Amino acid sequence: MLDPRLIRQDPDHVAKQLTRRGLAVDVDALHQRARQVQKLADDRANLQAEGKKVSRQVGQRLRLLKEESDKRPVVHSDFSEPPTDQWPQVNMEAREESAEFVQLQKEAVALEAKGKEFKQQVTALEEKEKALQDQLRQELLHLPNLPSPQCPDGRSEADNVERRRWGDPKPAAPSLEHWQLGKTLGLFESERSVRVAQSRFITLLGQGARLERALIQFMLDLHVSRGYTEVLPPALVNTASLTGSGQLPKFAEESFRCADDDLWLSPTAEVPLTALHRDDILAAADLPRRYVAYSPCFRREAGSYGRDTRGLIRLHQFNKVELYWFCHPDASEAAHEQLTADAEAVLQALELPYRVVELCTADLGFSACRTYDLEVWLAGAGAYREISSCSTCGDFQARRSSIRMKEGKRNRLLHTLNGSGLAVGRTMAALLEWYQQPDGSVAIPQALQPYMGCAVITPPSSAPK
RNA sequence: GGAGAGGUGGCCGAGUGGUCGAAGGCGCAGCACUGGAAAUGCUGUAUAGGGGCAACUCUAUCGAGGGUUCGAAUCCCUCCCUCUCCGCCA
Repeated sequence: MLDPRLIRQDPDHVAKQLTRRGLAVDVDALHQRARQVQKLADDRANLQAEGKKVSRQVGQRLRLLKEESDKRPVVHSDFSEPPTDQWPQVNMEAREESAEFVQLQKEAVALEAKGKEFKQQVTALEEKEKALQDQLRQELLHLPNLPSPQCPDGRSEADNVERRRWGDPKPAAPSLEHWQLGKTLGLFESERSVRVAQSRFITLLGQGARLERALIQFMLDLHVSRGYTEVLPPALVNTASLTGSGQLPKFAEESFRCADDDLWLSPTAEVPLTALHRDDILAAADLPRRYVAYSPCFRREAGSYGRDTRGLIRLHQFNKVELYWFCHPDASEAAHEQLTADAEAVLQALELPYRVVELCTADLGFSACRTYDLEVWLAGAGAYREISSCSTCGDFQARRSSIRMKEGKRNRLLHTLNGSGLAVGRTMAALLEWYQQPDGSVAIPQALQPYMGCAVITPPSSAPK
């Protein structure tokens, strides 16, 4: 979420930055509304201060009345009703005993009436304020993050900028695609998975299932050895968590929702990891906090009909190992480079060629202010394909989720960063295509062999029984 | 799922209608004492928003949301969560 104060104080900057993203937003209306909300809040607070004084005066009068009545002896019984049923502690029988008593009584009644007036005025203002405040908040929740100054300008993904390459991309010798290899090697079941669930779901079998598990464990071990704390988060998350990381309210149609509960299938571990520290105030000495989480991810992939229908590239459910940083605002730029390097380390260890592409303003995700995509070389398809997206979100998610750090006496929103390290299914696809051999088998890169328990995957027919 | 108990500041824990944002303790920070430390004493120690150069000040917040009242941590309603017992279950 953008800072309401920024919108109040520098609407031109906000408008300019949103324009870089290719968005036409009526920032002026937002600006007006934000100022109006503030004005209402100020007026209301002043009125409340007055009302509070009156209430205290009522209390004071009642206390005096009680003291006065306690002093007086009861001279006669008078069963007339007290002015309000709030006064039972006052001995009404004594009220005719003194002029001060009568005077105090009058004052108390008058003050009560005055307080009632304040209350009505405050209530009226509060209603207006709340309505406007809610409206403003909803509008802000729909606005994406502002791009970083370093983020290259662009009008479409064609304007993304390649930053560097690693390895030597070359077509595979037999240039089968991973889904063909998967079929001949018996690694997964596409057609039968439709029976089980739907299209875009996959069932891994035998060596395929083993390879997926090996990759997950390999990635986790690698990142833990580089200083990350391993997390296994819930796969279901609530609405507040999805709102906190930016998936809601705008992208509801992208997630699977549970009908009977306030729960959704998490589209990425970024969601539960952000939510892990929602409303927390972390000690500066604890930063950066770096987490690595394996989680299954669920996405509806709405609007992608017909694209990537075969194999492991685009599924409703896939596995991902996610990297996540909570860090000091001044350190987030360096953190972004480090996080990206950590994701790259997986591809380097597996010796898979890739390139790093920086997304332009038009292609930036909702919560991000700057993003590097890692694109792995798919040797069978002969193309680079996104396998990781490493983003810095500035304080955007921290503000939505209220995650702060202590800086001296003050609290300050911290910065969050996330990146895949890596998408496991796509890693398997790249690996199968890159390491396929003329005899139909697939070699296992050295780093993975201890996890896989073998050096090569062979077709079932030629495998020893 | 059924029955009961309970949610107060970093933690423990008082507080059942009137200067209560909240006693006391612990913890933490600063100062004093000390050769240094322990112990001790003093002072300070929530969050958000607004105003002020600042000292400071105003408003809101005692699980959340409503209600009663001039005034609610305290009374009423709804919801959420935690704990104990029973049932079920991996």
